[in-house]
Amino acid sequence: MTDLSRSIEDYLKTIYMLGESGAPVQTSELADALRIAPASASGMVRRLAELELLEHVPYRGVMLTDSGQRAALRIIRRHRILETYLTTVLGWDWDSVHEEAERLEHAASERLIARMAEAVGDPKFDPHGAPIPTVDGRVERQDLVPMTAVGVGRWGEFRQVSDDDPERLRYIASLGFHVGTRFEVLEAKPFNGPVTVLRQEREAEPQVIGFELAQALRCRTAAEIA
Amino acid sequence: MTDLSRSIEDYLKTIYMLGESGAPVQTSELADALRIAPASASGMVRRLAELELLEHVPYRGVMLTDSGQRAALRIIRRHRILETYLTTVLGWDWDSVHEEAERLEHAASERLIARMAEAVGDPKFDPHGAPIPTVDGRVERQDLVPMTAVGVGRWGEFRQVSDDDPERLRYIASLGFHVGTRFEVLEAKPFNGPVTVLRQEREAEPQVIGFELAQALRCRTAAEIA
DNA sequence: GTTTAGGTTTAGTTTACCCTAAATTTTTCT
DNA sequence: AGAAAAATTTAGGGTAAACTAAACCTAAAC
Repeated sequence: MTDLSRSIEDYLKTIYMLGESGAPVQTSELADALRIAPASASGMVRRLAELELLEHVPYRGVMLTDSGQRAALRIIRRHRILETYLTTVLGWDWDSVHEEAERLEHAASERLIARMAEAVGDPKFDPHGAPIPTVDGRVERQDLVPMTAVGVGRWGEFRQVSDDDPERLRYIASLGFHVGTRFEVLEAKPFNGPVTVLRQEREAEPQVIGFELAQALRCRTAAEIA
Repeated sequence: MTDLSRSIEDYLKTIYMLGESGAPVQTSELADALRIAPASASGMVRRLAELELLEHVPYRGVMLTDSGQRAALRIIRRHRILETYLTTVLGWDWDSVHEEAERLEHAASERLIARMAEAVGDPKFDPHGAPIPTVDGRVERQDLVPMTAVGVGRWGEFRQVSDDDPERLRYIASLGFHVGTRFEVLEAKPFNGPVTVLRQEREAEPQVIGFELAQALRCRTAAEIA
């Protein structure tokens, strides 16, 4: 198992994350996510298929092979351990760790990651609530729904949000929301309107959250919590 | 000041270290140190000269410009801060940190390095005794001599050794030598023979150190210590 | 069932960085 | 000084990974 280039690692990681829903990943999705031209993605896909890291059905999409998935999960584990370490040990905010982890994930040795994981107590989730794959590639599955799907009058617990938009993360934190924050949905305006929620905290005031943002906030519902 | 590639960073760092004695650095030295063919070094030197990171006198050698030197010192600072952090905070041995730092030095952000430096208390020296350049590129100068030059009957203090040979580092540690260890030179065999030293520690026994190794151990002499 | 729009692939370039082999310059030796 | 040896550079080539432009599929629309 020879070392993979930084580019290849990025492709595999991205393909894994785009394909989590189970559907094959299209070239254009991949190109979008990696911010490269579709033709470039096409070329790399051919290489990755030759390396048997993925299977490619031309004009349809790609799916990772077992070995491709293992590689992808290794990178994702690194990324999330790094994020956790940076926040827990070095005191960084959750909005700034992604960028650093993006670069370090390719440079850090297996050993450093192991040592950092140990230092933060082998957590199951990163600072944004994303599950950290184990060394042998197991990923905790969670049943989460967008905040918009919790339902008026019900309550939920904010569990996860994507790590890649610092501004959004800062805004979420400024609302007093952190992984684990519980809330009740007071109102949801129709036609993809904003959601009004009340955090389950003393002296919390109702807050209005736009539909798009609310959709990005992945939550456990009351039923799941019970 | 646009970002430099990993290769360029390695060239600059290496040129700086080879040129510390003040002499221009020859293409072949550079090629040797970087483990590439001389022709490759020649080509890169042309590029670096175009970028005004160094000055090149064909068939003679190169010297870093101010901007090249600044860049080199930035990398060296990163490397040494990383080494210090890995030993101090993560408990790594001094023989294994070099390799990790070699890769991380190119990936770590200015900010991460600053934070790590802070975490280890802004030290002036790395675990091998090498001075850590400051953020603004100042380097502590030390007057050190090889252990072979301390002189029989005199004593000295082991202060620095190159960081890049894990086996040698492990052996030095196994002799009970660490940065700061004081010793007396009991004997030095002629014709580059071994040196016999006695560590200034209770119950220390005389130790015989081969000439080549003794030459790699950079020390302060008694005069300097006083 | 064509046509057309959109997504995908192929073809041909470019840049970075390495290589070997050949040519050239410098240094050393007689 | 002239020849041999050593170091350096130039020439030409390879691979990785990006690009643009053109060709090619697929699917939806008329």
